[in-house]
Amino acid sequence: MKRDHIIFLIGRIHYKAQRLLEREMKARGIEGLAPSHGEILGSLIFKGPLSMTEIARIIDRDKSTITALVGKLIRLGYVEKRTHEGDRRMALVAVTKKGAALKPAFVAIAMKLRTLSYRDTTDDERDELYRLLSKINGNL
Amino acid sequence: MKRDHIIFLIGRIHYKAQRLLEREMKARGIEGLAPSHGEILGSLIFKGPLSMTEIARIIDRDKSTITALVGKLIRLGYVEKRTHEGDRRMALVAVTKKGAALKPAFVAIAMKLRTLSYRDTTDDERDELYRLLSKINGNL
DNA sequence: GCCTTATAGTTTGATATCAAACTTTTTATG
DNA sequence: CATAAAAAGTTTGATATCAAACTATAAGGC
Repeated sequence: MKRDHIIFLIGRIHYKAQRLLEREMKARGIEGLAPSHGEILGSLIFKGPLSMTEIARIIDRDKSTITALVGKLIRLGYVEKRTHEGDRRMALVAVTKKGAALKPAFVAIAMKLRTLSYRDTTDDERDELYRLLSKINGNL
Repeated sequence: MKRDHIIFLIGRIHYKAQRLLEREMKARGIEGLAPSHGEILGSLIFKGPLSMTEIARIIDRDKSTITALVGKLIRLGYVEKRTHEGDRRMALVAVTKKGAALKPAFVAIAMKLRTLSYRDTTDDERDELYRLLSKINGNL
């Protein structure tokens, strides 16, 4: 079989998913944001306030990148940043009301991506795919 | 937005694979190149001369991005660009001797990535993973 | 043969991203 | 304690990337 190109396949899927996320956000009036901003907003909406380092770990970017991304989200009014009480090195980032209001849109977009990508697959196949991808992820 | 969605997993795998490629290229003296440059070089080495548009399609980037990437590869002496005879709009990009000399390194890196990511998986699992990912890719 | 449309590629401007150097605060160690 | 090491963020500089506007060539319709 042609299993040589799995990483290549993964690259293409990743790229397409990112494009879809951008389109869907735009279609819901969440304009001017890259998928990375969406990942941050989604993390904050569903997990609550996070430090810069935690965000960096979750979305897998350099912390200096997070500085820039969160800066933009602050300028747009979606999130706010406060100094952590107890450890003044840390900054805690949390969604504002405007940011929290995006939750339904994020749920809808996640659902759409999920439905679309999983079209014509059985539950067993989904489980197996997830299991195998987890293994690959652990191997790297 | 469930963070254990496969698209999220795929994003992480993609990211890790890119990092690994960068490290491995660097370790073999192919310095100052991003994975995208590696993708272009690999395509040219294994498929032969390609036009800018073909490269853009293969590595899934905007054509203006290809202009910049190929420009760097030219500056570094790995590839050269000629006007296509017959259709003077097109440019044909081909590896130089210096570029062709990278073939063994690319083969080794591809092998390493493959071996590492597929560790502890059976042939059947690999086939199944490839089949499922192809389906997802088609769905998007 | 023209003129319109399509195609190949580049240029320009903006943004995401990383890495390295740096600042500030906290923790560890002798 | 005092000082060194670690950790959290930011700044700076470089590069990859995209989108839109542009140039140049080719193809098609009348």
